[in-house]
Amino acid sequence: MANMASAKSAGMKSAGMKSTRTKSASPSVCCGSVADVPLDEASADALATAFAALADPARLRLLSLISSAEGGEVCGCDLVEPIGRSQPTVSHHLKILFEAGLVAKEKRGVWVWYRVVPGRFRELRAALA
Amino acid sequence: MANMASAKSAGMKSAGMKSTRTKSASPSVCCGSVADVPLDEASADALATAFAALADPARLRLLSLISSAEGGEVCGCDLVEPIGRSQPTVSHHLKILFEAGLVAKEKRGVWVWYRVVPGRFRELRAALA
DNA sequence: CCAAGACATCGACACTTGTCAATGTCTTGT
DNA sequence: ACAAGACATTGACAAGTGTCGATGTCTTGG
Repeated sequence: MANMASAKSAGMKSAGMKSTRTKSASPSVCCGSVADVPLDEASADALATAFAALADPARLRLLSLISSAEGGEVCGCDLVEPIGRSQPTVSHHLKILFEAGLVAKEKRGVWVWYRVVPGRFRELRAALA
Repeated sequence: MANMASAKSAGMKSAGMKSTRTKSASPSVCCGSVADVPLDEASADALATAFAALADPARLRLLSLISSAEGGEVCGCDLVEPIGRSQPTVSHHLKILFEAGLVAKEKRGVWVWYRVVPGRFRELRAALA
């Protein structure tokens, strides 16, 4: 019976003392990598939320449009047409990207200008180490 | 007038001839980064599907468990209890991870052993460039 | 051949998500 | 003050997703 398996699952439990204090990650993820052992539920939730923001074609294309814009920023008014969705839908997606910390926005007059947040992408890349 | 904006959205249209032939990416993503201009729909869909596989806490914890296992692989039988979900649910998640190319599996007798696919993670990290 | 155990599949259900039309809130030029 | 335009919010709906219990399919040891 090949079961170091059962044996293993029985004995391994003490390693649970993570430094849960990892910067407290206020709104979004911040730390915690897939390589962590074990990834605690809280970190997993935060990471999952972040990746969920990337799990939509429309949002990926928005990110692509924003990051490739000259000057590194784009007026929201220029994002609706290329995406091919309604204005409320684009607004919705931009909100999700913003709340995930993937983009920053700044209101200038009537317009809102968006730009990507490189540090956030670095974090997520690090989580895929 | 702050409107290079409207001007821009008006004039840019001819760029529509995508090279839809971008390697065809058979089962999963392969190419295409958020930094691509523009990210075509097909690449966006593929990338979104890949990130969707990462957009669940249970799956992230599975990846964490698998990648941190000694020898780099784990028997599926040891993944059910630590995740705290039913066996069918864990099986379901492993299937999604497998189909996303994030893990490989090998049947040995009654058991199935899982290991992560580093190259796949590299691809996704590259997409977040 | 049979019983046991590891996985997979199925059916069902609650919950989430992407989308749009309609409508609301600001800001600006007239 | 007003009309126009850029965004945001709301309400509704179809489609997708995570979860489980029940059941099916293999493989192995007896």
